[in-house]
Amino acid sequence: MNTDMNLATNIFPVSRSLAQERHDLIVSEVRTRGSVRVTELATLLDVSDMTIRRDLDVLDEAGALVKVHGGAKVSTDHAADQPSFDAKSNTQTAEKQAIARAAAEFVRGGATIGLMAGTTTWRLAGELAAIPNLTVVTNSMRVAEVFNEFWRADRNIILTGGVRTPSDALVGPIAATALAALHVDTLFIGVHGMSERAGFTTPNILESDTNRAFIQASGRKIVLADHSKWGVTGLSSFANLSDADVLITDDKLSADAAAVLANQIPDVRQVSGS
Amino acid sequence: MNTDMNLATNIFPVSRSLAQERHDLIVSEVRTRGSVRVTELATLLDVSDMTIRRDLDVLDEAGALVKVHGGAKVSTDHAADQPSFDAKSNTQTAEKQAIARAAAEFVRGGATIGLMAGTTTWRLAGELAAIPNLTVVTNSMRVAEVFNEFWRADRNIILTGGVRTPSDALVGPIAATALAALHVDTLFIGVHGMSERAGFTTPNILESDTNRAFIQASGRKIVLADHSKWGVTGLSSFANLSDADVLITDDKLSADAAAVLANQIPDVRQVSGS
DNA sequence: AGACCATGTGATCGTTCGCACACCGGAGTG
DNA sequence: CACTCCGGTGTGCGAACGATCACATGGTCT
Repeated sequence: MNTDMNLATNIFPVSRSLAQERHDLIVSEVRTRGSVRVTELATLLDVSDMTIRRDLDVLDEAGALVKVHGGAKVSTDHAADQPSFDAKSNTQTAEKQAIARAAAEFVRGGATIGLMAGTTTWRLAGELAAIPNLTVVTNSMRVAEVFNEFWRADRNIILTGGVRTPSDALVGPIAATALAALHVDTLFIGVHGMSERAGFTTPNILESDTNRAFIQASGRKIVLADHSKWGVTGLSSFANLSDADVLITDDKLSADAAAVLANQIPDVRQVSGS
Repeated sequence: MNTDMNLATNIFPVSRSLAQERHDLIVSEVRTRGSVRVTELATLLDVSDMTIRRDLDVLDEAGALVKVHGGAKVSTDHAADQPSFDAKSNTQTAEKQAIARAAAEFVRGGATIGLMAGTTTWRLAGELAAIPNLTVVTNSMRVAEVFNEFWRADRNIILTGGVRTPSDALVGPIAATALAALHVDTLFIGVHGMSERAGFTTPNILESDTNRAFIQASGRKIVLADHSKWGVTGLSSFANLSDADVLITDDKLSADAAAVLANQIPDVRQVSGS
C-alpha cells in the first residue's frame, strides 16, 4: 500500500500540461471570477506556485491580466464593462462556479451546445473560453456577450432572438421558431427551482415555453442547479426531473433531495463548492 | 479514436504518403482537444517525435495550428478584418449624434420601429429613451442593450437573433426568418457606404441578406448616413438609393452628392453636426 | 543504379519547472 | 521595543524535458 504510492506517481508520466494551456486557463479563470490567488491556481493546475508566478509575470507583461499581491486580477481596461455583477449573480458564487467547471468537462472541442439563460450557465460560458471549435446556441444576451468578448474564428455563436425578460432570457415566438430549426448535441439548463412534484420551474411563463422548445431541440440535457434551488417552485414547470440526463449540483444538497433526484435522473453529480 | 491508421499501415506497406493522414489526424486532434503534446502524438501515431515535430512545423506554417513548447494548440486566427464596432463608433461622432437626433423626430409614441445594426442607429437608440410605448425590432445586440439598460414596462424590444458579425449585426437564416414574420412601421437604416451606382452597401455579405429582409419587413425606410459614407462602396449592395423614403445626413455632404440623392429620394435632410 | 523522399537516431543546446534559500513587511507575543 | 512567525515574493541551480541539427537508413520513383 505505501510502496504503491511511488509507483503510482511514477507510472503516469505526470502528464504535465502545456504552458500555453495553463495560460489560457488562467486568463479565463481571471476573466470569469475577477481575481485569483496564486495558491488556488497552483493546486488547480497541479504545479508549483513558483510556476504560477512565472506564468502571471508573462501574462501581466502581455497585458492579459494584472498581478497583485497574492494573485492576479482582470486588467483594468477590461474591467469596467460588465454591469452584470448584480445581486443575483453573487449568490452561491463558489457553488455555481464549481458546478460550471464540472459542466465544462462535458464539452469537447467541435461540439454543438446549447446554453439556456441563467447565472450558472453564464458562468459556464466563461469556463468554455479555452475549448476550440465550438458552436453555441443560446437565448441569453449575456452568455453571447461572454463569447463575443474574446472573439475567435473557430467559434460560432448563435443567438435565438426574441423578447428579453428581466432575467436576461430571450423568449417568445421568435425564439421558439429559431429553436425549432436547430439542434444541439448537449443542452445546459439553468433552473429557477426544482422539486419532486413540480420538476424544473421558472417564474416566467414565456421563458417556460422557450425552455421547452430548447429542450425539444437538444440531445443530452444537463441541468445545472445549486442546492438552494431544491424545494423552490416557480410559476411554471418546463420539464420533469426525469427529463434530465445529467444533474450537476453541489454537496450542500440534503441527502434526501439527492436520493429523490438520483431516483429520477441517471447521472447526478455533487461537486464541492469550496 | 480512429484505429484505421494501424489497419492501413498493415495492409498497404507504406505505399501511400502517410504524412497527409497524420496531418489530418493531428489537426482534428488539436481541434477537438485544444492542444496536444508531441509525445502523445508520437505514441498515438506510432512514429518518432522528430516526425511529429516536422509535421507540426508544416501545419504551423500552413496556419492549421500553432506550435508551442511541448506540443501545439489551436490557432485563434484573428484574420477577419471588418471594421469592428469599437473602431467605428469613434468616427464622425458629432455628425452621427446630430443625425440621430434628427431621426428621433420621426418617432412618435406607440410606434413600431426597426433599427438596423450600425453606430448611427445605436446612437439613435439612446435618443429614443424618452419616447413612450415603443415597440422596437433590431438585429443589433448593442442597440438592444441600450434599451435594456433602462427597462420600461411600456417598451417592447425584439431581437431578431442570428449569428453575430464583428460589427455587431445578427445575421443569417435565423434573423431572416424572424424578420419575415414581423412588420415595422418605420425602419432606420445604417449603411457602410452609399454611391450612385452601388446604392447602399455593406462589407459583409451575410449582413446584406439580413438587411434586405429587414427592408422587406418595413414600411417607411429612413437611411442614416453621415457625409463620409458617400462614394464608399462595400462588398455587397442591399438596396437602391431610390428604395429610401428619407435620408438624413449632415451638412458636410457635397452639393453634387446632395443633388444626386435628392433626385432619387423624396426627402433628403442635412443637419448641422456642430 | 542513383537520386530522392520520409523517417529514425544520437548529440547538443535551449526551456521549463520544482526546490532550497533568502528577502520583505505585517501581526502577534514576551 | 525586539523577536519571531508567517504568507507572499524573488533568485539560483540542477534535473528533466523539448527542440534542433546532422547524419544514417531504408524504402520509392524514373
